[in-house]
Amino acid sequence: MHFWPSVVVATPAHSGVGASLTYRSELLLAPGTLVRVPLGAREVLGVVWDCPHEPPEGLTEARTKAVAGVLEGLEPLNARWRQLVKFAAQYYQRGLGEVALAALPPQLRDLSNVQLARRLKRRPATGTGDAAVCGASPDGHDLSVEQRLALDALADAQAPVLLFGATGSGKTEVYLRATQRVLAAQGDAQVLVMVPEINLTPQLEARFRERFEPLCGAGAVVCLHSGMTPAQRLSSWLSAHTGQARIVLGTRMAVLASLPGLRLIVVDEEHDPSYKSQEGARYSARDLAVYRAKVETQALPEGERCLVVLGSATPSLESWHAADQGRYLRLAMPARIGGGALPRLRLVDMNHQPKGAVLAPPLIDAMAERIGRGEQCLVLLNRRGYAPVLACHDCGWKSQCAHCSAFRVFHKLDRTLRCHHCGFTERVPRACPDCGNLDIAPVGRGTEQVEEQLVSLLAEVKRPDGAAARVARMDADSTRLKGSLELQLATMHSGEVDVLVGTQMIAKGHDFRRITLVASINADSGLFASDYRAPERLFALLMQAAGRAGRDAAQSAASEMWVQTWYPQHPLFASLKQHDFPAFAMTQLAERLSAGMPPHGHQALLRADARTQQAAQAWLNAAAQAALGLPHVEDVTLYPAVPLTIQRVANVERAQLLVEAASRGALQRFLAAWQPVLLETRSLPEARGLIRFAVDVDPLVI
DNA sequence: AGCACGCCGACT
DNA sequence: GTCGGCGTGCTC
Repeated sequence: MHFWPSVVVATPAHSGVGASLTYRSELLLAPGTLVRVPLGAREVLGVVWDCPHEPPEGLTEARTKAVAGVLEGLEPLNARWRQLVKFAAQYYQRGLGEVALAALPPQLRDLSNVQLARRLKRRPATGTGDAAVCGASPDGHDLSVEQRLALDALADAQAPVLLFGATGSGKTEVYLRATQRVLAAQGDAQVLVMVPEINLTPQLEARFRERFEPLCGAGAVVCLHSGMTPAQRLSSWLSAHTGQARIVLGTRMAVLASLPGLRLIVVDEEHDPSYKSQEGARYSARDLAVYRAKVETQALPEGERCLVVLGSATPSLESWHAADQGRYLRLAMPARIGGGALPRLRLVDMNHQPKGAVLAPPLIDAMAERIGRGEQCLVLLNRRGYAPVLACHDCGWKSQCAHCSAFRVFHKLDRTLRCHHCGFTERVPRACPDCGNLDIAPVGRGTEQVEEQLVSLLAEVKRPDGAAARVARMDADSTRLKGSLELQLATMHSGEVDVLVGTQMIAKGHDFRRITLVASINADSGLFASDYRAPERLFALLMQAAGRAGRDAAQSAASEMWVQTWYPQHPLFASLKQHDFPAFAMTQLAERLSAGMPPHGHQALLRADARTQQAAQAWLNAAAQAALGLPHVEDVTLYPAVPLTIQRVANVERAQLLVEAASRGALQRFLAAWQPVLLETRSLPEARGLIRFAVDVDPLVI
């Protein structure tokens, strides 16, 4: 007697292997069981999807291999998890196995049953029913009126909740209380909390541990993100899967963790583009969170549900629109805790500043005054390095990357030219490589240069204790080494540093108490970018940055957000000045409506990487040609292939083709029909030179 | 994706 | 004469 389990393994959709492979087994294997199976010359991890008594048509015993082994002691992945994975694979046009296996910790693959047993023994068995109920349900003590109202509304919410809370309005406390209520109600309930960046997990982890470890015991809070070691990830994943972990904090990958008791999902800073994966299966963790909550709720008894909360001070227009339509429940918390005001917006018209000034004199004066009072300043600039380009004034040579269609950035500190796309790094040449002229100079500015300028401009400025003002820089370069981020944050918190210069990483989440002035010095790039989402991102960035200032209510009245711009009359700034996100969202949504752009229309991209730009475009256009006879093609618009903004990276030419549809369903139906055709197109003569292709559904950048 | 098999250049 | 380059092709 044999069974014929169909198993999903980590083969990408374009590999030509169907959704699952059929093996033989002596045992009936429950769907969701983790198995080791032979695949070609190796043995891989797989997930049982189905286990029929009869082999599928056309498969004989000779053409199948036997399952090599079962990962013992692990509960099968449940039906809700499998449905989530299936949906994600379908919606984002990827292989089932690729999505399923990407959701599992890589170390699970090369763990023997003995090793696995040892790992599992260190934690209590699942389903014993003795999981601690985490304290009593919280009362509304110590909460603001808005927080209490939001929590009450959460308790009854039947739809996804959009928590529209100003920076400093106490969203985190709402998450904590909502978590506490869910955990208190059920001994096996679990909560998933997502943040956009790894950097933001430590401080959130600290708050959750402080609150819940006394109630639920050590090991109740675990993290799940790509910055962890393989062993840590395995440990966290097992904790989540066995139910021992009650709270999982993580980045977008955490949305696919196995959480058998899931009752609440929080997506903090839900507007953040980091939630959209940019390689592999390009899923949106925010959208999957909404879907996951729905699936979990459907499996629960009548009257119970898994709640999803999307929190932001500047929600994505997609979520805002969903709330406008009543699909999401919008809860607003406009006031800052302690009654503090949001900082006043100060626009600096760069047309009226000295020619060539990087930092306007009034801004420098304002910063000096703050430093003199013992307050801190934050200066935001979205460019790492000293200058984005190095150029020869004589012959026009520029620091072009040899492998990419981009300039290498001049890093003065280590005297290198670095390509931020492929990593190609060289020492700065002494003279122009083309004409030998010694007069090569930086063009434009980055964080290193602004730091340097601030040091000299503030050289005479004294702090209240008589010491000289201190400037520091924080960006991906200064925080590369392990622990240096924490170190830099600590010097900022202790007040050692008076002015912090950095990229957008300093605008996100960090709770600096003594900052009273925030300045953005090159905001204009977001005003006129060809990317239609640029204004949305700029508004979010500036609001978020402004939120860093005046978190101490006593100082908030005097706190300011300075923006240097050549276009002070731009309507975006009018909304920003009023801190009026709803007004901004309304105008943006109206513009999107008239252009049929998301969220009013739906998009997908077909991307191609090839040896030459011509090959990439030729294949894309052939793919569009091949789509013409397909069903549902009349419901979509296919645009001609175009090169990406940065068309060559690491000697690979990139092009893409936009697909638009009026509805999500129409787009999905067409893409499903197109997928097999795309695979066939690979063998066409037009596919010569094609390296790989991928479909990006709901792309963020087009 | 891996990992094989397969056919052409510089090394022991 | 072999080691190895990475171009096609398959994985139940």
